Amino acid sequence: MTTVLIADDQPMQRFGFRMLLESQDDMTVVGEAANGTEAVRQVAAHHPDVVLMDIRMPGLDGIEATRRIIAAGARTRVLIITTFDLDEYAYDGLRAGASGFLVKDAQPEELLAGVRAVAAGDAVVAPSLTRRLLDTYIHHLPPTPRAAPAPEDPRLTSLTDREREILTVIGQGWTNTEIAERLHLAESTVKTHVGRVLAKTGTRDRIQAVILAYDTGLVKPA
Amino acid sequence: MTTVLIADDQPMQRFGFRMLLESQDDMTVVGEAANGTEAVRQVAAHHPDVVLMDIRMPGLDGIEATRRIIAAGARTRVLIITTFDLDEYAYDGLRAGASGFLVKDAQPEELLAGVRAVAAGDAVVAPSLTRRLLDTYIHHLPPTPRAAPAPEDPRLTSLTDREREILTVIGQGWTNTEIAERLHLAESTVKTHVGRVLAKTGTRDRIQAVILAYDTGLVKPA
DNA sequence: GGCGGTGTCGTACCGGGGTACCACGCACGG
DNA sequence: CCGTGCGTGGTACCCCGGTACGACACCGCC
Repeated sequence: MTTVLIADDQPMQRFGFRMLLESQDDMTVVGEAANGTEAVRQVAAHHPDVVLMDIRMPGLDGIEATRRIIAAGARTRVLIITTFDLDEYAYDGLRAGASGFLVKDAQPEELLAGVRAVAAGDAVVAPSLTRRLLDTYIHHLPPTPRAAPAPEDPRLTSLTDREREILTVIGQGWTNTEIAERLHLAESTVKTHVGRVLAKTGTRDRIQAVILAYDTGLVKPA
Repeated sequence: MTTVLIADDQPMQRFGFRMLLESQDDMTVVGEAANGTEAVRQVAAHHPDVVLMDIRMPGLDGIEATRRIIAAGARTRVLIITTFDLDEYAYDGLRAGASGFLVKDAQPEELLAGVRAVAAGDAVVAPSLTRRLLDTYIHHLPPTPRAAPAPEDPRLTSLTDREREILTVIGQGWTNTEIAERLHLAESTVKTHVGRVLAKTGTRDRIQAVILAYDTGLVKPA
């Protein structure tokens, strides 16, 4: 039987978690806390297997509570649950010793799987954060023998010279009107070119085209 | 509709994956490959959204195939699936550019959720590996950007934390609607934030903001 | 207590961006 | 000589982005 403590400042949120967890016959909720201080106290009292920990709570927040729980050396695993998948405290939560990080809009099954995973000593991270985690850290690791200077990005090969020129100025932030003026074209012509560039590169709008221009090196940061 | 390519040297394994994926009405299998070379070729031919990539295959293995697919610059995401959750090649796979790493004994639902996550641009890592990943790396990593030891660009100093967050996602090409959804805000709120970011940074539209995000290093090229 | 900063949400308006569809001239190669 | 790709141009339409107003709640600080 996996024992769980719920730490969240919203009563309805706690209720929802409790209902979900209690519906499983291998889990039981041994306590609730509405702030970090209370969470730390409850962990010391009940030694749950897992704490569902919200980040934003009045007083002591979830991060600091996690840090104290881990520092206390308990066997308790902390699974951070937050509404904000871009919360920059996510890293801090994991560094504080949390075993996982999930967002509240996850499917109930995902949450349950997450609880079971951390209870078993594994760790879980929401896909949206995993992506950033990998992007941020993986590449700092030992040399990736990435060969080949790559002469031209394949996403650009289908473009004609004119279209590549258009993409370049799009990447420099020019509006259609500016492109028309500076390249001595009609605005309708510019629109035609831009439309074809977007179609060929598979980008949905000029914003994505700007990003593509930077990512492919067609335009370089100042 | 998410298009998937299956790369595995075991025919029965491919069959199982195909049955599972085809049972979903938002997925379709566009090809199969029994080795790395074939996988690279099939990706070039079909440009699938996702490749289910086994590591151990005769000839070109899954890691090297992943490296080549990513190096080719395709939009295709690679999701590595292996029997061995302790396979030390896992890191190499992620470093090679894979968007995820799952083990074959995962529940079918987990696999499907993983495919959908990577198709959406997110990333997934099996809980058993996530634990090792965090243990290995998180604790000795550079501080979060929020700590910002790096001298901040003066054009960004006037921004609040929230506004800087908004600028970051603008730089990643998100539309106002997407920002609202993923950050759980009303679109009107997003517009307010965006408007203030543009005013404070002196940029005329989000295009210029994207460029600023790249130029200041707030967003880095892929 | 009051006051400013921040974050949130709303309505209304307008212009530019993007698409769809079509058209014409030119250069090139089968 | 005619098809095809490319560059150029036009019209009509719709939607998103950006602005201009508001409004309210929370919080820290004077």
